[in-house]
Amino acid sequence: MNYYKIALIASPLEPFTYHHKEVIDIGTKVSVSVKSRILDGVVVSSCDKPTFKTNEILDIYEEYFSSEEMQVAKFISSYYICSFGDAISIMLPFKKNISTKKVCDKIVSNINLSTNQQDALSFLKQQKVSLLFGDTGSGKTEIYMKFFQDMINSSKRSIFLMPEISLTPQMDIRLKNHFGDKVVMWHSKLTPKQKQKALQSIYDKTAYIIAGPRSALFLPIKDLGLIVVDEEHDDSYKSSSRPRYNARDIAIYMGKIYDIPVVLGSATPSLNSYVKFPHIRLKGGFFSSNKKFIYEPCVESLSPLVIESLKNTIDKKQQAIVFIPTRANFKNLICGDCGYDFKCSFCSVGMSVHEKSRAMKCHYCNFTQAIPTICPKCGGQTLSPSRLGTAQALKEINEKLSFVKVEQFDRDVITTASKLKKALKRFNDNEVDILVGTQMLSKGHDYHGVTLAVVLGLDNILSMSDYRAKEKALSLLIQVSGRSGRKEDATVLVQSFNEKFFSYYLNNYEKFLDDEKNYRKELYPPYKKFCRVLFSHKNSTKAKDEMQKMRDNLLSFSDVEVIGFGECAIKQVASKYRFEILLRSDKSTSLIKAIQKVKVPMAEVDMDPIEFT
DNA sequence: AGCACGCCGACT
DNA sequence: GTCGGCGTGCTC
Repeated sequence: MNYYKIALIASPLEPFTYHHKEVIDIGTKVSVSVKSRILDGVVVSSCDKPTFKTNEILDIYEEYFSSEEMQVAKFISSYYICSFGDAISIMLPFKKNISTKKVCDKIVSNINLSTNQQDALSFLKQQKVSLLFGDTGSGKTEIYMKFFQDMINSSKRSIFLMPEISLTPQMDIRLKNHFGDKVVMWHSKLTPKQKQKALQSIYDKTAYIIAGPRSALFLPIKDLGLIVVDEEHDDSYKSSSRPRYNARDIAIYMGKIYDIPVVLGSATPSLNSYVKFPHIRLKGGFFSSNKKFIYEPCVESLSPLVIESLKNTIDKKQQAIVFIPTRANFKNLICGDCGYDFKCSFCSVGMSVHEKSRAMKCHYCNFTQAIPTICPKCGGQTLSPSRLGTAQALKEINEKLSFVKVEQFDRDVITTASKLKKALKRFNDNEVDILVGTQMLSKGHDYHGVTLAVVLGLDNILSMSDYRAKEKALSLLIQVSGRSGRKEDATVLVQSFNEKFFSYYLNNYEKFLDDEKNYRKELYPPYKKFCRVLFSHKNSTKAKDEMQKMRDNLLSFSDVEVIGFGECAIKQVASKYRFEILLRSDKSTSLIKAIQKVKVPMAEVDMDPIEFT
């Protein structure tokens, strides 16, 4: 009889032992019974007959996780401190006995790179991990495409990672025009049928370029030759649920495992990547035109200056985008008489006012209630909303400039890929004059007629208690302003009390990164490693006790510093009370060792955290 | 006594 | 994570 340790897929438990009369390879997907339920698992190792009685492995699938996938899962489970079953759950297995279709590999190159682009490409090819630090419009995509092309010509597959919301129709068209059905777009909004089709082309090896958000990293791709991480600074590469991995960092690890190059690309690279990897700078660009920045020192609002600027732009038959980092009409509702703040009943956050659905919604747990007319505390009738959102801006622009066509561009409205496509088409066909949107506006979309970008609410980002606040605010402004002036000269109107900061670094992100190095040294990543440990429970005392117990045990590790502990900034989400410990160390291995020794079951580990709410 | 609910520990 | 065992407390 053969005995095996089986990790249960998506289970937080450590592997269990089962037996089977046949010899089974490591990595094979199997099914086993656990507490009278049948679950899927993966063979992680063979072992001796244990002292306890074991169950039989019920079924051996024709699916397996490759040795590389197993190695990556092992890395994820140790670095992000989760079970192997949780780590492997983000990957899709390979299938046995798939007949690979014979297709003509080679395609004729018609990508013509400029000398600068060629130099950049040969630089990228010389490095294991490299950073392509290229301004908006400097032609990063062509460089990637040429690299993909070269991979195809040596029969290698490439992964092209991008943030979820920059799966743009434009990128899709651009890749498909050149590479045809050698490109596969993979994302969460695919229908089951589309998913099946995409997977099939990966299995039978007709797919050469697999493009998608972080989940595209874990598809069963054979003959992998290159990974490109576009917009590498983007926070959406970090998963916000267990395992809390960062796809950019896993891509780099995979580069080592597969011994293939990894290219990180951005117009505003993270300080992390800028410090760690060799970079090549591509300045200016094909679209470069003069941009005038105007600062209005005020709290975000559709001020007379904003309205006037919008009007002038539309009068000239040009287009504008308005960026606001907030959805809904307003983020908060407060009683003008007693100061009562309308909070979610289940979370310690304000209820957002959504006038269109005549409701207040919690953006954390989706709790919805009617918009009140009187204060439940004092009966007062002067309820004053605050923090302007996209829906309200849309409404006010419509009221003040009745002749213009405005559309909202955020995830309340753009819910599907086809809605995104249609909205962009209407805008680029000049059926729409102004787009009002959130971060979604800044993601690589090509708006060719925009000559005015209005940027509101940046100070809210800049003033967040987050060591990356400056990096976030500045890169956002650069990304949004990069959406304007692709053909003609443009104006960027920024509402901020921090003109000095923004104008100083706006045209020199490198200078910002170099100055930021000094600010981060000795204190913050990438020079120090951070880890946040979360405790969440319906019973507040219980969560707090667990947190304190773990904190006490952590104090004995001299190479790990407890730099904060207590209630989370948002102390309650979905009826669960939240506590945290924030840890710092010179080395991630010190953090991992310490946490593994004293971890309690309730603790959720967030290595290299980027969210501090 | 009988049952509903919620807490807590086990799961190979 | 999810299931089931068991204790608490409410109801008939």
